[in-house]
Amino acid sequence: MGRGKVELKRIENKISRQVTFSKRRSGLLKKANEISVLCDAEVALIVFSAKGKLFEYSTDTSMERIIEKYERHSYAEKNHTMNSKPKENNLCIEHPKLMARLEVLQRNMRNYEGEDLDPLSLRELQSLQQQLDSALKRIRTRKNQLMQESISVLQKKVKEKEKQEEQQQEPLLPQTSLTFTLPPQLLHGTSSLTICGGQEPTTGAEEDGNRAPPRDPNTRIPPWLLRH
Amino acid sequence: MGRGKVELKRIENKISRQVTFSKRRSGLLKKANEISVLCDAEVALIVFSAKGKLFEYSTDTSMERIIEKYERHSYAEKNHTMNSKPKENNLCIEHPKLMARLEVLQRNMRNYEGEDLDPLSLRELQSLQQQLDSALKRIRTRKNQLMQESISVLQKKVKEKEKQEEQQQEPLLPQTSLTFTLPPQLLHGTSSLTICGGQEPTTGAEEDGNRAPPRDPNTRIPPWLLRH
DNA sequence: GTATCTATATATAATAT
DNA sequence: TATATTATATATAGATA
Repeated sequence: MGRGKVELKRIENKISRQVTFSKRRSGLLKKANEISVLCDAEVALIVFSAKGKLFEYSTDTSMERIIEKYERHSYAEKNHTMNSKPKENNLCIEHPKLMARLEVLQRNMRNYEGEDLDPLSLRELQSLQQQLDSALKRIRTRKNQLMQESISVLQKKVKEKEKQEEQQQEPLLPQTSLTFTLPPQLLHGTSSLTICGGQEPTTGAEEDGNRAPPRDPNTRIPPWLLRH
Repeated sequence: MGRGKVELKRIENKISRQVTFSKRRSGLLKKANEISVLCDAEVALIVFSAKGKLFEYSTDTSMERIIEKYERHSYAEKNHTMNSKPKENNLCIEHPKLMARLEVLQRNMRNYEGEDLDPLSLRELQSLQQQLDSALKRIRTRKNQLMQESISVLQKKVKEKEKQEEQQQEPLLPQTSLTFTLPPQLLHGTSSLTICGGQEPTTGAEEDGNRAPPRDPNTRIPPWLLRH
């Protein structure tokens, strides 16, 4: 990327190392900003020179917010691997730092709850919305999963019951058995626990998706299903 | 740096935004590594995609170390500004209690991001979903508000321009004035910054809402609007 | 340390697979 | 989506001020 090719190893000449650092640093910051703007990404970049001088870039000037988000992510991943000693390392975070972190978290949390939105820029609102959209998607997926599991269990129970009755009473009219087919709507998530046609609410947020009445009262989820 | 030049603004096309993100992300990570090796610098790079996926690079795989160093630096700077009363109100929450609160908050936050949902019951999922739905609603409302404000400002500017032109040139054909009526779609929130017909995405989470092209290129939000 | 000037090396946009 | 191709746009090494 210049007159000569450079090996990927520490530049020995002190001068040219410094010069290269200066040039590449600004290039890196520029590219960090570009990907952030072009692709709607959140970027945090921290660079310490060999002598310890700090340079940084962060989307929307919210370095703390991004770092906090990062820590939550990596924290969760680590917990997957080793949840034996959940204290130890963070035990000794100094009190003021802890407080600061807590405050950032609380502020974020408020935003996730749709509160205190006034100081946010359009960009930040946009990002927040996308996050919530994808979170909601995952939540609906998980809900479906749980419901399907419950349904399977119930189906089994019904079949057992059926068998018992077949054995106790004399077999009669097997066609009118208790077996029931699940309506396909039951297998799709809805914005509310009331199943109403298997469609997500058109607007996703305008209201609750309850506007359309259930097509068939029999497709309501029975109360015992709600207890998980 | 490719077949065409690109403006430094959000790429509206969803596909090419994703592709560009993927390419530039790897480019950025590569360069972060290069400056780190060539110039003996410590680098920490955190990138969250628009959908919240995490990518990271850090010198010597010690992200935490670098972040800590960063916090010490910026902390020192902050102390310069206001070192008068760094305690006062919550001085006396005991450390362990603070930690506990932090952990609870973090766990909640994860749920709000659609992660770690497995231990939640159907009821809890339902509640979570309702919370997010209403948060999203408020976020969209706030976004609309911001956009409308910007639009008002713009309308004013256009009118002023118009007046100036009327004064400078002789009045001619007032019917073809620059006044424009805002399409009703502009007044509803969309899932993306591109205004595209005023419809929320059908599922509220599937993707970006960019699938439908803008009905009229003139309804695109101008770049200066994005800067808030 | 910074800034400017090339010649090259790289990155990547547009495109197709 | 992931990768491959290719024409261009950028970044930057090396030199100099």
